[in-house]
Amino acid sequence: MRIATWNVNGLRARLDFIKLWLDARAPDVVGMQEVKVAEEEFPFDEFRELGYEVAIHSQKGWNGVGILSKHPVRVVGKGLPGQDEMGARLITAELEDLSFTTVYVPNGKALDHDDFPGKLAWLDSMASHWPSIAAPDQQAILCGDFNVVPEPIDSWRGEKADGRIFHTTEERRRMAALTQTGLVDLFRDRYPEEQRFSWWDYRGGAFHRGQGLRIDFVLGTPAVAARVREVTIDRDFRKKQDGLTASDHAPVIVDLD
DNA sequence: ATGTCGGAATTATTCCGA
Repeated sequence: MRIATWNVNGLRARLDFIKLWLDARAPDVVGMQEVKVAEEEFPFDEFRELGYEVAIHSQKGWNGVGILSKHPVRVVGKGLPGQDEMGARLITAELEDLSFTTVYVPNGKALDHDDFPGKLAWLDSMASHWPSIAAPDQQAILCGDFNVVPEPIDSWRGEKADGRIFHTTEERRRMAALTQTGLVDLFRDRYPEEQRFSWWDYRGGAFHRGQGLRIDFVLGTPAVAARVREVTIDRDFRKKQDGLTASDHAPVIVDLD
């Protein structure tokens, strides 16, 4: 079973690019973030024609998450308690025996911006709500764009970025709280020493300069971690394809036995 | 190089968010 997470940065603008990627990688399940499209304008048929069921929690213009699945999906949750004003950022579905949640964590904008404490509160809500989404002994996945760099190795600036937004102790402590509920960062578990990024700023030639961050994760319960065959950050699809512009995030792919 | 994108508001340009 091939699972992926991908911040597509605008599903309508990315549609042809996404189709190229689906054709090339043939994932079974994809968690998408920043679809940026109202639910009534979502191109469901484009994906159904490719054999994917679609589940979304979205809104006009900004944010929005969705799940593509070749297996039947049952939506069991959208959003976090008390966090609706932060936008459409979480959806949970059940696929056969797997609980699959994808999230788009608030960016926070800047340390002195009102959105930063909102980001921390959202992460607190995520961690406290997670046990009601999935039990520790269950097959469950929590994937998405977390907008947090967990460790210095996950930033192109290394320790020099400590304390900047995405790299603060407050954000890192909350990511750690999430993994301490029993979730495993599947990439880091498989590759303890590798520096691999999942996001590069569009500006300043950051991609070609190697100036990236690893902020997109597939977290899994131990029952899922035991099934991992491979974890790949699909860097090729951060590049232009057939003249089509890429998202600023690369997909992260996990192959399970 | 504060250097690029996507989308909204509003009508080809400016603003916002990332």
